[in-house]
Amino acid sequence: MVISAGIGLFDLSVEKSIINAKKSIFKYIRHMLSKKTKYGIKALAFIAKREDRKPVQTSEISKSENISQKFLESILLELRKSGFLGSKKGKGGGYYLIKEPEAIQMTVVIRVLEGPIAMVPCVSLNYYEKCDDCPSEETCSVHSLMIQVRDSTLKVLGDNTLADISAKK
Amino acid sequence: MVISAGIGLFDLSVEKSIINAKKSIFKYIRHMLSKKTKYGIKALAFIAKREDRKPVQTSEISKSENISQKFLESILLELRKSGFLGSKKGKGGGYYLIKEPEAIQMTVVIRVLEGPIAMVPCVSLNYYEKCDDCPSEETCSVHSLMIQVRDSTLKVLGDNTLADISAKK
DNA sequence: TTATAACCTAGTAATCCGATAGGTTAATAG
DNA sequence: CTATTAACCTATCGGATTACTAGGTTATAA
Repeated sequence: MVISAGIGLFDLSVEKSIINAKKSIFKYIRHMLSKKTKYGIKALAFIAKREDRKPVQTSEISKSENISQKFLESILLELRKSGFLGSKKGKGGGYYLIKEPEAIQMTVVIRVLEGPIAMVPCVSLNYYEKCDDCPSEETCSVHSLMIQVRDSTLKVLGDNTLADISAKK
Repeated sequence: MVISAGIGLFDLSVEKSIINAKKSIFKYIRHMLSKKTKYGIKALAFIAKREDRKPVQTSEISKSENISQKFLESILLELRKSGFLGSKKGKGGGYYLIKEPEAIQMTVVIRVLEGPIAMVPCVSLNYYEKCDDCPSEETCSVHSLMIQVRDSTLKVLGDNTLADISAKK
């Protein structure tokens, strides 16, 4: 009866080889955090590291963190509009933090830059959307699993503030 | 000096309004779990719920779970090739589990269907890639945060097996 | 008045997702 | 032996997103 049984589930070396095959076939592996968000966090951390509250220029962050300046400009602009940063034009201008780094949770930063933290819309607190395919969320096998993932992720991101991740080393 | 101070960081109603604006502008919100993975998990759970080990047809799962049959076909095929399922052709054919549901961790399922669990390549255990922009991972502000997220997610997905998520209700 | 740096609008190549179309092969029932 | 069934295979596609780039305008300070 067993015609094509596939590969044994616990042969870890084979499992690894499947994963490696996937790696080589798809050049760009899909990851969850966009570069925009990554750059945004890095920029915020860079600004937070400054002892003085003097404005930091986009060009300085761009050079130091190896981020395309134009791209970074758009990100910092968004962070200003979202209430994380203040700005000043002209010479000596730049961006500066409005709030204390200790008061900025990473959940808030990521929600603004990236969007939802949940892996599926039906368990998202801020971006909730019903699944069209699911008749009921209670009987959905994916739902409760994704709630667990969401909560553990929220805990980590809520416990970490900008002060934590920009701690000087 | 403060010219454009943006919006207060702790005004939650305003924060919500930003999120809602984002919601309406982008019709399709990017979430982390693809439909392919979601459907794959649902299909595995559906098959696991069967008491007998008799093959389950794609068409039955497709109807019951509201999944496009052709799309589901390709997913089940991949699950067979990855060693989760066995298959049988012809009348009375279909897909069936090869291993006990208790022995199938969700980490393994998700890695095969979705790819990396980590949010950034530089903290991925199975799909590691160095960031081109980071000179050192130790001083990167994003790195340690993403390790924490990865580990908490791995814990949840490792603790849950197919048996757990397909428990009859 | 001139240099500076934020601000704004638009566009683009590459890529991925979620399917659909249309067939081939293998197993079973009659 | 034939018809039916259901897995298997290949190819293609529209729509959307990402990560930029181009080219300007506006406000500030020296």
